[in-house]
Amino acid sequence: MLNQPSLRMTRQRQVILEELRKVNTHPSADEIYEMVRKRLPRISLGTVYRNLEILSENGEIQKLELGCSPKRFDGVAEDHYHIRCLDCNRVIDSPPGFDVCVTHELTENTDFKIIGHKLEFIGFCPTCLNRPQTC
Amino acid sequence: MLNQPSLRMTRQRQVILEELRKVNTHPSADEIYEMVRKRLPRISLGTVYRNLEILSENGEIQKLELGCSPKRFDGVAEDHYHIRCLDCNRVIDSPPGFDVCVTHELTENTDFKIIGHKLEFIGFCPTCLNRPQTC
DNA sequence: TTTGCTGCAAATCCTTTGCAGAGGT
DNA sequence: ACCTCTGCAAAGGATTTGCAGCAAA
Repeated sequence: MLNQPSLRMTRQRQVILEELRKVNTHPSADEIYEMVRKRLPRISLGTVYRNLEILSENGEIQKLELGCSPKRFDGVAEDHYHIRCLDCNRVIDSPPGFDVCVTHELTENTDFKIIGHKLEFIGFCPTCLNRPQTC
Repeated sequence: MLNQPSLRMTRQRQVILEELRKVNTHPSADEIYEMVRKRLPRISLGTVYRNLEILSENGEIQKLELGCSPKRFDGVAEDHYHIRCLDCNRVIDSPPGFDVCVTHELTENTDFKIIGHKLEFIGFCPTCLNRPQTC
């Protein structure tokens, strides 16, 4: 879509990528900032945002389009589905071995050119399920 | 989930609901504010946000959990899918008559209690498809 | 009359951006 | 050397909230 500018693998970009790929918690930009700061104490939050944007534009990582804020990031670039807890917002990868068949035949019934879909499962995580109700 | 407080159908709440149900454009809070303001010139944006929240909590409308900001609202409370244009962010209801089968067998492979899913198709709307490229 | 609701404005949260200097290639 | 990238800080967009008065029930 865009002309690719020549990118540089700076220390900051490298560490952000490494730290994000260490975890499977789908952290927010701010959480990634805290993780990276342990190795690069002088990095700024703006730099983290800028690099997450660039890395996801280049397909190294994913910016998750979930219905919650702040946005979350995934070090696994390959498309896969997620399950989000409605209570604590924890996000996990959906396990393999279940069927999702979303037909794209849809294209014939609309003027839109469909290029994909976003699917997110919602529910409650074990922790929130077992916690006694607060009210 | 919560104890339901006794709600009042104020003029503001009524008009917000009416205006939202007139359209199928899935407007944002700010767009709804502009629509409602023609009938209630002194209404505030805060009131619009508060009422949209209350109405969606009570199942009168839907707050759409799409991967775009600002959030959009739907006067149709029944669950249905949407198609969003990646370019202009226009959102339309997905037409009936196509197959989506998302099995919830998923529950057996995870500790989460799955209660539903969010599915959004993405693509390009006719207007954006036909517009000459800007670059 | 009760108490949920409103308008207003300030605050908050998340994210982006302008700038001058640093650092990859 | 070139030019992208950085830290800093300020700006920006979207949404929430405190408060004193208003108005449904």
